[in-house]
Amino acid sequence: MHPTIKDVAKKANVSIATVSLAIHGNKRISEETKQKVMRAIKELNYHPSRPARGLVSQKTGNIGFILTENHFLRSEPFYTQIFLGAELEAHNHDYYVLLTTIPEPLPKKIKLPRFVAERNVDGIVVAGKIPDNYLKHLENEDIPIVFVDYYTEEHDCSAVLIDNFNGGKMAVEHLIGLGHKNIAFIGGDMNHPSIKNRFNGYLSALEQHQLPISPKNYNLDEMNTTRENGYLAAKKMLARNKSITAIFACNDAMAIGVMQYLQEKGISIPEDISLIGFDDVEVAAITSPSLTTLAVPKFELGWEVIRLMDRTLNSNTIISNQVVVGVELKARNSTGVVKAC
Amino acid sequence: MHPTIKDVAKKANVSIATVSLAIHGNKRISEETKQKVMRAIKELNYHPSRPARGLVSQKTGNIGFILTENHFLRSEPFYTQIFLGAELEAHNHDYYVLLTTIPEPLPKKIKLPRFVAERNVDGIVVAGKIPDNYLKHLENEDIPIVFVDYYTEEHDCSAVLIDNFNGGKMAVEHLIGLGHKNIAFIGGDMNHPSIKNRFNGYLSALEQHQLPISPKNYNLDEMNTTRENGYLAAKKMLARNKSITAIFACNDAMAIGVMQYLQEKGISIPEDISLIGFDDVEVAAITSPSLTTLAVPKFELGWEVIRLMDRTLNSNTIISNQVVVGVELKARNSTGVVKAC
DNA sequence: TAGTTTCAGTTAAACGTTTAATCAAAATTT
DNA sequence: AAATTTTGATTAAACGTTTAACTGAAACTA
Repeated sequence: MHPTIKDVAKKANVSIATVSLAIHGNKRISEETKQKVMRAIKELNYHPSRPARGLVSQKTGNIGFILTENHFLRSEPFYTQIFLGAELEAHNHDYYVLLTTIPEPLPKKIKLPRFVAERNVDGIVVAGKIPDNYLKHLENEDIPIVFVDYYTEEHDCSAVLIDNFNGGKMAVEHLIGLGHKNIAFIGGDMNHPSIKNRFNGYLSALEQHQLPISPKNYNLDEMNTTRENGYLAAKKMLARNKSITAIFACNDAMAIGVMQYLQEKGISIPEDISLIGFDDVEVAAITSPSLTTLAVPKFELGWEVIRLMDRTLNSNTIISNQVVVGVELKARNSTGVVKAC
Repeated sequence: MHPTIKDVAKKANVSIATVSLAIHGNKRISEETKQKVMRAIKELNYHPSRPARGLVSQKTGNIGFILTENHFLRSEPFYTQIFLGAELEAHNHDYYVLLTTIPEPLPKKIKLPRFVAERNVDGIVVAGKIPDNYLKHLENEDIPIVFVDYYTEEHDCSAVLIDNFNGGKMAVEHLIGLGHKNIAFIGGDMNHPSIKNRFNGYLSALEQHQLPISPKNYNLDEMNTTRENGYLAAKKMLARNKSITAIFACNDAMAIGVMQYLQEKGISIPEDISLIGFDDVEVAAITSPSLTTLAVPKFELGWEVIRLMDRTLNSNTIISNQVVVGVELKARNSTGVVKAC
């Protein structure tokens, strides 16, 4: 079996307390005995047991990572990329990440994640939107929570967020730069803060360039920002508004739905209508035409959330920080200069 | 704070031992007190602490997952998919997965993974090929190891493996079915068991169909099975052998290198030469022409390795099982019927 | 009825650490 | 030289469980 602190103590001819103190560099231990202890540790290749240490320190060295089953399993690896980024950075901070998913549909009797119930994590990362009542349950446990790509206004809390507002603005400014004046927004699930902010960026860009803002130019009433709903929204939009030359879809999924509708109707992209998305999902590069979009650095979101968690856990005062991660315009073939008419 | 077993004991008016025994369904506890205890547990919402329980049971409920940094970070998510599959299945078995990567290049003084040193895992999953001397170190610790997509012949050990042999055979039989008789194999890193078995499948298929087997038709001497080496190998192969009508590359990376070389030389695929790969990496579907290949179920490998680990941990006798996961032919556009000549 | 079993629980030790409280010896101060 | 402080270590309690050993009462057995 592995050596324990007792073995080290015996070998070094000191008490186990001395070993522990020596390990932690306590200055009441003389340099001489410290060396003796260290030698014994080396020889036995001793390492303190994490579970034992955790028992007394009430720290596990683990961070829980929660996301919905849907977010975990969906083919587009958005949240799994964040998770992998988190894994990577956790390693640098000597944490381990324990993953759990929230089942969907949520059972009536909500169960806490096992790692919370069993006190097996020091803090929790919540990735993406999760059901409100689930979040309530979590917040009852007094354990630090840090969000990534989501946040609630109710409690002010630490979060790593995408710069959705500026991303939305950049998208629209890209289109304006290409000469477009009649720019539509296609969105949905508008109480999702990310979408809301992208929309606000859209409004802000238009306003700043003194372009007309009209409700005719945006469609916000889909429930989910899915491909199918993008298709439907495009249909509605074009039914009531013929003069559009560009569309900003609130994410790539909807953008691809829009693309599908336009192509079915024989409207060519970008000649007739330019199209821009948001997220830079994997397929965005291989649709035809390839989709111009705002790339979200998913790995980086994962790093940042672990760093923020680390700061949260190591500051005795409760901090509430927002870290905002920028996005990058990926100009591809779905956007072009406005057609002369 | 969270309630402990003491709180439950006090509330139920019994000793903490009784609480523990009641939880574990020990029959020395009467139905009546068991109910009393359970009621107290419900009311307090008590859950045993994993670290505390782990201390005495010497079980952590965690499984370590090891792969090289390169395998973790490479853009093609082969091993990360296996990892995610493992995460998913771990959840079903009430394990958590702790991840660590092996740095490359390996430092001269090899350090054990932290989760092994700290006795924070019950078993270890090794994913993909890892350095031999690193593996030696691991095997010194008496902790169960289960491999996935790799194994060593030296110690016989439990492993979840891809059916490389039959996959290789299927690849070649697919080509034979299309009328090809002069089929090349392009490989490398031949002491990697997976590659070796794919090659053996190739040989077996040729033999079974009484087609000539000639060393002129295979190139095995690249060090790594990379895209660049696929390119080089194709060059060498075609320099010495003009009569080939089909190529089986040992994996998609090499296949894509082969594709690049052929296209540069104006050899059209599949009209002049058919090409088949192995793995079904993500780009395989979007090369042009799209690449026919053998799809490896990566998620499934992850599930299986956790199941095998679970069996290993719960059997008191040391088991050594091989689980072989089948592959599926994905016929795309890089293979076609042999041209009439 | 005395002796033995069974029942239903309790006591206490153990798991491997950390750390507050304590202590003996040495060094310093009066 | 006695009293005090400092030094360098030890002892013991604590963290939250599990479980072997024990116990007292009730229920059998001879």
